Amino acid sequence: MPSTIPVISEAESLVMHVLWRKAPQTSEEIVGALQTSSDWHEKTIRTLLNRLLGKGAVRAEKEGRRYLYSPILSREQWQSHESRNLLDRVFGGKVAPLLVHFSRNEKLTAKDIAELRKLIDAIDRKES
Amino acid sequence: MPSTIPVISEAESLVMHVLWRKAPQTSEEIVGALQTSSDWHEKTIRTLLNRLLGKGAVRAEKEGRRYLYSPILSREQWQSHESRNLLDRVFGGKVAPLLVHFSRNEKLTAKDIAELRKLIDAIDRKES
DNA sequence: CTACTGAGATTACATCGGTAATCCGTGCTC
DNA sequence: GAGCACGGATTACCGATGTAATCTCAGTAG
Repeated sequence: MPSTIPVISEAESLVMHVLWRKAPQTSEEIVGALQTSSDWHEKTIRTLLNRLLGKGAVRAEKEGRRYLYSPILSREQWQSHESRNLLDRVFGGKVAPLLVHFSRNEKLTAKDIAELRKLIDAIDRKES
Repeated sequence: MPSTIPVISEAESLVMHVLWRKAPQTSEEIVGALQTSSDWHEKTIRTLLNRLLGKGAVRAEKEGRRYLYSPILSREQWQSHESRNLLDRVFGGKVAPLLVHFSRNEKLTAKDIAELRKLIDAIDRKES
């Protein structure tokens, strides 16, 4: 857990996704994964990986003459951070308008709704 | 309603907020409002206003020798846009994880919860 | 008429992010 | 041993963004 959450750019986040799915990985694997899902040049991917290292979002351990890369920043931390950010920037920090927005504008599946209802009940019970 | 939603930077969004609260306004009013809530230089604020004009996010009508500025992009459009963005970038486009995240990690007031419950019921009824 | 002022237009400049290309060092290939 | 290949490090370049300063021109004050 990094004490300060580093800022991850959008391109960088795609690299993180690869590492969140599986870690550690060599740069070669990472490059491979991203080349099938994007049209980035190998050099580009290495640059992103390096920037992530610099930011402390990933860690590299020497394995022989190569490095093995692993995420330091977890996906959950990142999601939390980004969500907080949206909440503050766009909804003035208030949760309700955001939830209302999503409920209104995004089609929720029955499953989503059930899930949500369960959550609310849980919170509700805990709170009283 | 602009057909293409312009990208609003964070600094620019603060200018938009001033206009969303009240419009139209002269640049002087806008500058005044932002100088009390930020430490931006007047020049900075005018630059931002100009960039917003260039992006088509605000409109300026001549009033005598001055302009009166109004938003073209609505707050709701912008919120929608930014939310969609977060959803896609961070939660893989799926609403449920996002809602779960917010429900878990953000303290919801009783009012929030009530509001949410109402919404869910409404959606639920509509859907069946 | 003349100089000054204030709003808007233009220009500036550093940093970040997207997207690479180049450089460097060390094993592998003959 | 001489050169090549490959991973990693360094450097590059452009547009966007944050943050202004300068330029211009039309009124206003004398």
